[in-house]
Amino acid sequence: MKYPIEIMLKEAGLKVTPMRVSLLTLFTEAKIPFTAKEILVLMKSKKSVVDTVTLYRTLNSFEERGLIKSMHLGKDSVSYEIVDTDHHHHHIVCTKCDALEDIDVCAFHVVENSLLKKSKLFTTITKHSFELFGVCNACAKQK
Amino acid sequence: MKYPIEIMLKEAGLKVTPMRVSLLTLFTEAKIPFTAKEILVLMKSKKSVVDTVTLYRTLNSFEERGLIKSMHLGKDSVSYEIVDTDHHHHHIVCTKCDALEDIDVCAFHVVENSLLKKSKLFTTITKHSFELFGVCNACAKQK
DNA sequence: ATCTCTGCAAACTGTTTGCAAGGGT
DNA sequence: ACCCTTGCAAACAGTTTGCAGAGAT
Repeated sequence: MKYPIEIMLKEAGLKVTPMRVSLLTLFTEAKIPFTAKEILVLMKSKKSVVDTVTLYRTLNSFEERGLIKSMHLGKDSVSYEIVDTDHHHHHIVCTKCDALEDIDVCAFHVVENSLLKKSKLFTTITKHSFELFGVCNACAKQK
Repeated sequence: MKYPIEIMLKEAGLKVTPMRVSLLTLFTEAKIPFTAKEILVLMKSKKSVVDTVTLYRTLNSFEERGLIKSMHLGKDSVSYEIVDTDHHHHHIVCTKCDALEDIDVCAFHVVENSLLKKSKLFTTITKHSFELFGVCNACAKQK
């Protein structure tokens, strides 16, 4: 019997290896964005095998095949999150404590049509970033 | 007599130096985003003095004081653009040729209120990213 | 005169490349 | 058996830090 993770990998045209299974499992279970560094720490704590280079290569191939997507969340490096086509969303990040909240409203889809009508150079948008930054209520109180 | 650029620098609490004047001039005249590397090339072609380290330090101090803002436009490094409070805008970037178009509609401001009502953790947003990526009509034709 | 800014060298972080060995199908 | 994937070393790009000298006010 095949587990969903293995099916996802195969459908993406990737061979099923322990490293890929544990990485994709991490992404599908957590459903939040991680940087490479964060993944390395997490996987070490789970005693999984992790090579930094392999991680970067795996992240790239996952992204190329649409399993995960990358975004800039104000950290020193790129964050990756599982792609869930049923729940397209964006994020608000606290610039003090990194607290993360999902946004269901996608501002892009709200303005997409009017925007493309006005555009002289573009007729299709393939990707968009929409990330918000602020100080969360908890951090604001601490002053 | 003081030129606007020098006034901008002084009001930002920065000393007026040739390097800062030429960098801020570049930003105010071009009104488009540049990466550090692009700035180095541009300034060399204008025979201006440019030290890489000084450029990075200057970019950081300009951003800290709100003269410029940073964004990720799909390049290998951060892009910086002059802050023009009267013309808040975002960008569509062609992933093939880097063609750039401004967007006047700010998706964030459209959804800001409804979004903050829903948020449990945040009451104020200090910064937001909203950048679009696609293939421009010219590149699409070339196939 | 003071304090900031600049320029050079060197360090550092995040990420990529080359290549040989290992593992999935 | 084949080809993809992994792991190591090493390279690389972008950016930051330390310090002494130059420059702005």
